[in-house]
Amino acid sequence: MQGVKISELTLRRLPKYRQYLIKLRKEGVEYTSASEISRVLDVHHTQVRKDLQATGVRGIPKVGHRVEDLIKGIEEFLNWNNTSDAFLVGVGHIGRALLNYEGFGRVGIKIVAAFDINPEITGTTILETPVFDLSKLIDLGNRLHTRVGILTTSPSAAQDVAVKMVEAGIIAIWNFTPVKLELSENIIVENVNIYPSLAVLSHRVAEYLKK
Amino acid sequence: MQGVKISELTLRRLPKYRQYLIKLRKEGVEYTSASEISRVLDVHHTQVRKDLQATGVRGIPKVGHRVEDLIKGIEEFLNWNNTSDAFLVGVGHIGRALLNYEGFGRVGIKIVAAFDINPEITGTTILETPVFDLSKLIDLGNRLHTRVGILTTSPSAAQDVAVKMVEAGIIAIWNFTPVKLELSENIIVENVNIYPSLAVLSHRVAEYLKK
DNA sequence: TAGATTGTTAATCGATTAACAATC
DNA sequence: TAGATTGTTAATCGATTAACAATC
Repeated sequence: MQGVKISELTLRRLPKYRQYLIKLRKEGVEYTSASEISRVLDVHHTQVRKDLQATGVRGIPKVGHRVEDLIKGIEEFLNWNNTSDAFLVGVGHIGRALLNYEGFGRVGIKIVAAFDINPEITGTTILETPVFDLSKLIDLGNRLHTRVGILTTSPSAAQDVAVKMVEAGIIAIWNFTPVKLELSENIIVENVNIYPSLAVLSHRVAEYLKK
Repeated sequence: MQGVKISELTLRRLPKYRQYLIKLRKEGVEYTSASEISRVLDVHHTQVRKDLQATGVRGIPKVGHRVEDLIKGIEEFLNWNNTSDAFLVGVGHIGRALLNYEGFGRVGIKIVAAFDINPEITGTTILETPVFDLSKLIDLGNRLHTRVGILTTSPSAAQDVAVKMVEAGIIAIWNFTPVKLELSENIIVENVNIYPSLAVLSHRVAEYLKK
């Protein structure tokens, strides 16, 4: 893996393998093979091998991979075994959905504080996470050295809040708003958007209806 | 466009162009060019041209494209100008977030009914959308000829509900659960998942911290 | 041993980018 | 006219798939 650039497409496929492997583990299966993963998930077997190799795991010819090692290998590669503290800004419906999601611990994310401007929400707690007024963001960020920001505000507030996040010391923003953030080059921005997926769905439905 | 296969990557980029064009329209801009879109959105200008051509719109050399025509062209191509009635099953946090989203009308989706099994929720209305008991799904689907299903249940219920959706006459499922649905080949399934995006984010953060 | 698997190298395929002619 | 743009064809690049040697 040293020096070899990991393609984003490979990174995006890894969680899918992990999910299937976790299902196998739950069923008590100890070993599996790239060929089997390939069959079940409809991914070409050579691609499964290449993707897994990117994470640095090694299999045993004729035997396959230990499920446990494979899960660990993927999680270590994605750094999901280390917890990153995160701030969430914007306690609307999406923000609330994320705050109530209990699975983040297993993927290396811990939301340590949420922020909003609505006085009816600030001061409350959502599933152990305290909600502060937005004005506390910069101070708290600098004190806690939080590096990840989850942006779930309204589109109109997104850019301003993103700038504040950066001032608070955040280096990576998981952006759930449809806004293209304009920030310094070295800030990591990862956008989550439902429209690309809807475009594919709509187009396929339209084709289906045409026939 | 006839006979030319549209790549999924092109489909997924179209909403991005549309969003920028809508911003231009709001600002009163009448004309734009592939070159300008390219600059602003950081997409290669040839790629913008190819993507737009896939939708069938034609520009005017030296002038560019009428913003209004471009928006219309993209929306017609994606069939977002026609409304598809949709059912939503699973009124948890994500389901609620989607039910409260007011922008679906503009992208061809109308959620006409929601379903859940929790008696505290069934019988209520969320932003005009009535919530029924899940047992009503098949009957209502057959009466209303609803074709799109939005799946926002718990993972454990996902497969069963998906099967019920198909029995109710649904041909396309927008799947917000992490479950790989096993359905007949001709059912359109489009998965929305935050993990691929988180994998990219985590990996980049890990690389950043290493330096 | 034969079969099943890994892992690597080569070939193919498709998407992106470059080059350029056409034009209002 | 010169410049800016569209739209097309060719070249490049990168991702996927095929072929195959190595091995427990």
